Amino acid sequence: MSQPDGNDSRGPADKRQLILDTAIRVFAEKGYHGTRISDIARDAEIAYGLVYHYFKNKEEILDTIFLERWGEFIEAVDRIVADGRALEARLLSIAELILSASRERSEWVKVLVFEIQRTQRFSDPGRVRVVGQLFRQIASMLREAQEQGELRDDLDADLGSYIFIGGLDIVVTSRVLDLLAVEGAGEVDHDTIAKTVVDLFLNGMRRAAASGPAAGDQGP
Amino acid sequence: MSQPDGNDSRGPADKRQLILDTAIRVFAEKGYHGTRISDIARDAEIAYGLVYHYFKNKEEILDTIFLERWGEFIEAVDRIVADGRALEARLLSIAELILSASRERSEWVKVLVFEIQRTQRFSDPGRVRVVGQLFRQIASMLREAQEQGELRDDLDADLGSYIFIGGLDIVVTSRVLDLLAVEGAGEVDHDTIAKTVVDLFLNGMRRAAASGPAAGDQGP
Amino acid sequence: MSQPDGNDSRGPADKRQLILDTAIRVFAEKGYHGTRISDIARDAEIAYGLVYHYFKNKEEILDTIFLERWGEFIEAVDRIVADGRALEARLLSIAELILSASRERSEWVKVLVFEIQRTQRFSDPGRVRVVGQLFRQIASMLREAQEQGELRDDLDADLGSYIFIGGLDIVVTSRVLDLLAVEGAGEVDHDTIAKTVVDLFLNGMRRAAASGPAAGDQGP
Amino acid sequence: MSQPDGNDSRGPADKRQLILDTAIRVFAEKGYHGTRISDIARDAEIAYGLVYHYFKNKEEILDTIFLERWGEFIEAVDRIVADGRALEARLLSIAELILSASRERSEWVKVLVFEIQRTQRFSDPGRVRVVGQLFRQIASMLREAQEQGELRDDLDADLGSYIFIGGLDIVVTSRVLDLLAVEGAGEVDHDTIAKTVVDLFLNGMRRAAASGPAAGDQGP
DNA sequence: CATGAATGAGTGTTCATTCAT
DNA sequence: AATGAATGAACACTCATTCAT
Repeated sequence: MSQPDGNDSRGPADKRQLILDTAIRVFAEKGYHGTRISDIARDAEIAYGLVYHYFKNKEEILDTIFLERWGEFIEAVDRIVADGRALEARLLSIAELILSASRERSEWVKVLVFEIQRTQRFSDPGRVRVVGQLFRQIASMLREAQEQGELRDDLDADLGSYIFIGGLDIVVTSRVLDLLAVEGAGEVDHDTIAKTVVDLFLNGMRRAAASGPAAGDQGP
Repeated sequence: MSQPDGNDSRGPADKRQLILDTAIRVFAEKGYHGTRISDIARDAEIAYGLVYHYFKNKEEILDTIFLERWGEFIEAVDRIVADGRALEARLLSIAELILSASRERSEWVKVLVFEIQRTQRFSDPGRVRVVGQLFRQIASMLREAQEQGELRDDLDADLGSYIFIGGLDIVVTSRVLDLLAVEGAGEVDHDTIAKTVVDLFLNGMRRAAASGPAAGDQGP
Repeated sequence: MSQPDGNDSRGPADKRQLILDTAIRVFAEKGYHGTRISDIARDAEIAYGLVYHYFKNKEEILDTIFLERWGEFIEAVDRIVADGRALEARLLSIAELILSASRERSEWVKVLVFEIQRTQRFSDPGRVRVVGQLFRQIASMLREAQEQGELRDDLDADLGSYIFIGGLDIVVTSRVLDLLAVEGAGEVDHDTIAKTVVDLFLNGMRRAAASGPAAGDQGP
Repeated sequence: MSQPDGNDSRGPADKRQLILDTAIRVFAEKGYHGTRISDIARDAEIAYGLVYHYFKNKEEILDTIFLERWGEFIEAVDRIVADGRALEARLLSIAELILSASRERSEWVKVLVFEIQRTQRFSDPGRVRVVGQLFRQIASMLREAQEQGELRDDLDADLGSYIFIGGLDIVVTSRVLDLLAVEGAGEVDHDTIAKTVVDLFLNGMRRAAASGPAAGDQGP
């Protein structure tokens, strides 16, 4: 009753947050459809009906998780995009942000990756637009770099943003699915992955013909 | 027997296939959880119970779709990997295969993208392994190219395969989500996308420094 | 709370008991397999789903009826066995208990006789053991009487307990089946039956001959 | 195809009997409600639909089993009742018949004991009457013995028949339920059981008082 | 006779949501 | 704000029965 960080004894308004946190955990574990409201209530150690005091229905819980967490994420990306550093540094930061999110806050990433969009897939254009925001941020960053001659301008910036995010995304997904760990070398740490993705994105995989020591200084 | 493509009047053993085809369509439209067995039966114009004559339960329908369709897909990739052409040509073919599948057989790709793996997420290692097969094919192709000096060998081939597929995958997903169409230029045809992905993958996006006419001849 | 025996207006926790009472009635009437959960709900005038609030499934309702009612019964027999009276008096009491149960609480006896054990017949050794308890009670009472010279000790006490209970059991069953009423004399009251069973059990059916070498000529 | 006693290659009309025999086995194993027509068809190695050539429906299979087997049984009892031997010998024969049926043809006895009557319990007076036939046979035999002064006439013959059959019946049931085997002495052979039941029925369990060394010479 | 595909009504169970307290 | 009993629509799955061949 007095423990400051128990699930009990929170301030009255914290219950909402408690439900949200619990829901993320349970959704990550059982999936949205596999989660019953009672699961959330039991895990949060609150009464069944209380969930409905704070949320209209199950869907709204998912919506809220999505909006709040994705919003924080987009803001973080925004800060990176606008921080004035070189393109490569910013791409690297974004890659690291995405990958570290997948590790440190893996639970809501799972929920994001697996549950969001599926529920009412095409029915909520608002949600689709919010997701697209990430791509637009990257794309505009790329376009800017193209205009300054920093990047090839024969490749479409929008597509570029998709491919960049896509490369990261599948790494995240694979980790979630435990696909990546199959490699001989065991775990690959995510700093290395971030560097590789950005490197590959910027310098390509083809052996730099005659001159290109593009990634040479990075060594094996 | 007379109307070759009507749902009616098929040969007796075609019913199983009819159910499968219908299920793909309905799953694509409503999602796995949103689909009732009765939806499939009604759409296929067969009796409810017949579905259970051919499949143990709803899950088995999804499994079958996955196994059969993904199997065909993997075989097609296998043929490309082994066709003896240059790496770039093969990557291009694979990219085109993936992208065209997403257009021409978009329904089952939707089912693949949205429903598979997510249903019993981590519970079926067999399914995970089958999916991993695609990555292993690409990775071994890349590794071979690295050994022959065709590709940089300072980048991990496994990660490379993930990034390549990831770039394509998100494009596919985006199309399914109607995200890509948001661009000003409307639709981007998938040949261009395939070329861009492979180009970016092989040559990178960074403007070839001093000399780098890497993608120069491709110019707009 | 005001109408003490109406189905309505009970205290909140009585709902469980209400379901149980209703289930006994409906099972007795239609049999376990013939009873739908909706029948119970309708008869109890409660919502369908409430049944599942109190019981895991249909089978658990039957189990609960069995355990609770049979338990009460066994306790009553225990009290008689231990009450210190003469053997004959105790047997008579047990017979009367069994017979009166079949009349006054005929519904759950029907359920016991017809449904229990048969549902998952040999699968629940626990249930079998509980039923066996009745036989063991009687048998130990008989054995004790044999040791004290009150009963013949050339007859097996276990078998004796079976035969005693069996004689009563079939009378009960027959009444349930309305077999017994077929006699010319109409109904035989159960006091008479109890006396007859005990008499026959203790003294046999053979005319007590002059000196009673009744079974003497039967030799080994 | 040519094996004379395989399930295959029977004369065409034997199929009916094959279905019946199989049904007894499967009903005994899974119970009437737990048995699907397909179980019978698979076990009998015949086509699903063929069952419906020979029997109107599932119920009719059970009815047929009951009528045919019970009929044979009643005839056997009839022959014993009328064979002119002493009462005790006839009772012993009947007891042995019942007990050996429960051992040698235990499957249909199980079906009889557990399934018959339950299905449409009180709805078929015909079936009830056929079962009552056994009791009436015994009762008339007892009544005759009473009239000839062989048996006490202060006990009701009808009740006597119930008690006699009941004693045997519960032994049979107990064996089916594996209750009886719990005794220390392991299995009790059914000849002994038959003798004990008849002995108890005729002479009672009470130690023959003063004079009656009724069973005294029978010693342990 | 024989086959087994086809039918569809029936029902146990789940669970999101409401509501009285 | 908090509780958890109460509600009932929804749906997967079963299986006896029919029927075309």
